[in-house]
Amino acid sequence: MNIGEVAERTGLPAKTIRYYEDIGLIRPERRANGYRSFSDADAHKLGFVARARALGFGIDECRTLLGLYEDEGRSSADVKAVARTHLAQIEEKIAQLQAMRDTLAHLVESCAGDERPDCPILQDLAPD
Amino acid sequence: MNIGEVAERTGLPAKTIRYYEDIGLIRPERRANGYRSFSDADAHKLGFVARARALGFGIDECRTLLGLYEDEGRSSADVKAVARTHLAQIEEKIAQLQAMRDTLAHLVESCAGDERPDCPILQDLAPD
DNA sequence: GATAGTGCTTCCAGTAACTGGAAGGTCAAG
DNA sequence: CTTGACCTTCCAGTTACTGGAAGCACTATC
Repeated sequence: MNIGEVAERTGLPAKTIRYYEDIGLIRPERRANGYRSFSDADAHKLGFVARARALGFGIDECRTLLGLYEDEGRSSADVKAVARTHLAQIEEKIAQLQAMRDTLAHLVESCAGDERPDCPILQDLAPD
Repeated sequence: MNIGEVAERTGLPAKTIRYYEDIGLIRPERRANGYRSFSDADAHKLGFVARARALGFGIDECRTLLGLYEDEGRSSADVKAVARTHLAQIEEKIAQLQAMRDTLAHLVESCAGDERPDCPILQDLAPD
């Protein structure tokens, strides 16, 4: 199938699919006219990557997961290790954002938000 | 003072400070030898930006906040609006990450993590 | 056969906010 | 006078795309 159909099936923009080919995630065939020709397996892999990306995995992690996915002799432990590492990163990111949110929410609440210039938000940002 | 001292005072890397000059956040003087000469006000502004960045504000938001900070005739409402918008973005991001985390945590838990190839994580990522 | 419209191709550039590194000038100390 | 720390500029790389331009391919219609 052509790139447009794969894009529709996977929900990925055609541009993104070309990019994934550029970086070697997939290697679709080419037709005589220069068009990419995607096999079902290619579409399948792209769908896999799309889901992994939606879970926040980076491209390199997707590459690793894809490799494990296609390796019949994999150990689930290897997959789990990748997922667990990623999970830990997400949890750290959440913690950082929550700290920001708490500070910000507090500041927003304490600001009058009127036409006067006095503002605890700016006071907090100002050093010393 | 020189860039090194400002870097130490603000906790910002010298590279970052030069970058902030590049994009017009600050405009330090220059000495005859070409070195940047930072005033206390410059250092103060950089500290302000450092804190705003630590709260997750983007560079453009920092620019806006810096403008409000230096505008004696500002309304706190304007500051509050910037902060509230940013707060909403953070909360959305947190929600996204929490959704990822929940899915991932579930998957990680359900994966045996042994030497066998069967893996619910890969099954979940695989389309259809 | 000409034309229009859609889909495909490549390539270049830009995004956010730095960061690393190279090549080289400046300054204070010994 | 040399060493070492500090400063300068410039170029490239990071992440994962995204937008746009120029141009070929295919299909349908007149």
